[in-house]
Amino acid sequence: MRIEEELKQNSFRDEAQKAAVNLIFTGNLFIQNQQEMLKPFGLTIQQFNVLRILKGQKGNPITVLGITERMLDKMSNASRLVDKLLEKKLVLRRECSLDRRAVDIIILPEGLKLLDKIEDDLLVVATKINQLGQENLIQLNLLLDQFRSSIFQLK
Amino acid sequence: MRIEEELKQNSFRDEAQKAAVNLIFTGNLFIQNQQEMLKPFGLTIQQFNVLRILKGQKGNPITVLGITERMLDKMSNASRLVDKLLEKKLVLRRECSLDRRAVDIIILPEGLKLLDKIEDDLLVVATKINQLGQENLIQLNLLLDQFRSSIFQLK
DNA sequence: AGGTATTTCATGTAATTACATTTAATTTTA
DNA sequence: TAAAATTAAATGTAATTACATGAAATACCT
Repeated sequence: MRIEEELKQNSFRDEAQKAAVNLIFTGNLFIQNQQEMLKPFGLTIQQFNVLRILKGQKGNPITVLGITERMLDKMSNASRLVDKLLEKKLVLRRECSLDRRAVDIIILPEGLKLLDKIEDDLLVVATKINQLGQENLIQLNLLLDQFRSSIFQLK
Repeated sequence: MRIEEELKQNSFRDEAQKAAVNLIFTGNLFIQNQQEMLKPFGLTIQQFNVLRILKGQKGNPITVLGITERMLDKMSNASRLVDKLLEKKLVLRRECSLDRRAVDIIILPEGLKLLDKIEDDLLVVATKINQLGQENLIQLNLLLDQFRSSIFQLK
């Protein structure tokens, strides 16, 4: 279904405005979808992403700032997200030895186990997306990268 | 900057996962940007979108449900968003004559005036996005549409 | 070294969102 | 037509987010 039908809007000023609306709408829809998928596991999408970042560290600790730099939504509060993961006993928090302002976070085996359990559902989604075809996905990634640089160029 | 550099993540499992992450990240960044742009006008992006929907009605009333169907984020509460716009005296709310359960919302001249004031800033953004080129934008819209249908196909 | 600025994380708060429930009106069904 | 089901909007609430501020440690500067 084209974006015009999805939003019952039969015209956009130009292709740029349509792309902007389409980007936000499609992103929101996908986030909604992910959130739904994660609900049975008791994780929000933000918590899930933090867990994935920690897993990506392959056992090495990472500071709260390091997590923030890697998060998809820079606005959300990594400190409090880590709190939630601590409550669930999925991660460990300890003072950084090199810089006592910083705090090292490490994923616990329970956290890795939970990610593993989610992996199956994640693969289903990935399979669906892959139906777009490698070529198209590469193109989409390229266009999204270009979209960002067009928006955030100076001037 | 490619998504790998933006998120300091040097590899993704596959192009599909990268696209999913890229979509959410780019969408969030753009929302952030829009929010920043709207702040001086005292509107959130949600309120702004409702105003645009109302303007799109060209003087005809639209119900709260109609607004919801056209919103980019279906999760947010149109009823309360309209409340906020009422407080700012940008819209009018009145009982729908055809169905007394429903409520008609109409944009006021003040609302249209505010949208006009925002228009300039909006054009700047549109111009930047248009630098991607017509071809690329059409392609991006197509890919986003396809992304949605790939995700939400049954099974 | 001592003072200032900056960095890192935590926290207070007001607003917003997600989700469930309620109320009133309309539609469907028996 | 009366009862049941559904629909539209509003509202209660707990959790989350946005934003500002605070506290502690480190870096910078003269």
